[in-house]
Amino acid sequence: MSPHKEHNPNCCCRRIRGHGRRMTPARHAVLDALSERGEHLTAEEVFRSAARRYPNLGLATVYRTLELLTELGMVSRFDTGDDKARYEFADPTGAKGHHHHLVCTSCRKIIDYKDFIKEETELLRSTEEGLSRKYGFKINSHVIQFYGVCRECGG
Amino acid sequence: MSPHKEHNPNCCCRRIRGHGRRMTPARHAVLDALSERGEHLTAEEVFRSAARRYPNLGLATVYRTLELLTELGMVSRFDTGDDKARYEFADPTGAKGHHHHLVCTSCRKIIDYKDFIKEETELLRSTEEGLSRKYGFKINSHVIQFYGVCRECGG
DNA sequence: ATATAATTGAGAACGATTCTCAATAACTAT
DNA sequence: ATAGTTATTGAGAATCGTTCTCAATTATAT
Repeated sequence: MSPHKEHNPNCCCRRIRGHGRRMTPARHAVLDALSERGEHLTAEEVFRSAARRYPNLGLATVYRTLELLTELGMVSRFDTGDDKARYEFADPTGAKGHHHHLVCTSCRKIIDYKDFIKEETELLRSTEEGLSRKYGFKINSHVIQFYGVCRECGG
Repeated sequence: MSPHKEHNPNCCCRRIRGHGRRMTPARHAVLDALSERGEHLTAEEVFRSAARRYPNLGLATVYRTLELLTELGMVSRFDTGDDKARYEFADPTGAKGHHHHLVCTSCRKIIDYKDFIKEETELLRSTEEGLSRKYGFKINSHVIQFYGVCRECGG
């Protein structure tokens, strides 16, 4: 009944409550949907999935919940060029791990790229550090996306 | 009268015509605006700037032109999380050079980051190559963005 | 100069997202 | 447990960036 537990056992609720917010069935349904359905989901997809469990759910609530989770750093939101925001759990240390995206500009397919090797990770880390120093920026997250044409589309 | 010349002398028009498209004052105005106003412009900003020179210009034409230029690879389009597409010349070899963006999630300021050193460039290149091989993806472009809080906003 | 097809401007239409508001329900202090 | 306070909700309207429609215009090849 709580498949999102696997993501951060009893952490989601706690983190939500910790900010003076309340835990509700609607939010639970959204968390479940995010957990079950995997990566790069649109709000609409989250809504359809979550509404199966909690039919009374409204689309606006899904948007509100996704916004809240994003603010709390539990979810990351990104664009892939098709004018729909995408959401997924932001769990760099979780089962899914930190990853980036390959976007096919032809069929819009998104492939998760998790093969960053040690040097790459290290480079990113030091780059972020350098940017931080040079521009006085406190960097919280980054987005790396590759655009191209996938095998099936003739890449 | 043709400030965008500096970007790729007599290249823009040629490239547009080369695809069976026509060179028009409206498109010229958009090219000029992109050239004058610099990086990460919204369609609205391009419109306002271009309309100063060519008052008859319509917003839809700006969108159409930006779409065309993007298709031709002359302009790159990207998002920074505020639900407005941004456009700028895509001239990795030009004066401005290839760069990435630092986005302040507080004041929405965008800082261009052009300090990729040789190793970084090399790493990106080999990463793209590896992705290409592994997934059969033909990679055409990539987006790297860092999100955080700028100095002025308390970074 | 002419013909042909691309391009245009204006406004309507679209779609993702946000807002409004009265009703509901989670949490807190009792 | 209970009641009170206040966040949250669902539904639909509203917003706003972007795209579409269409008749009029105009760049280009001949």
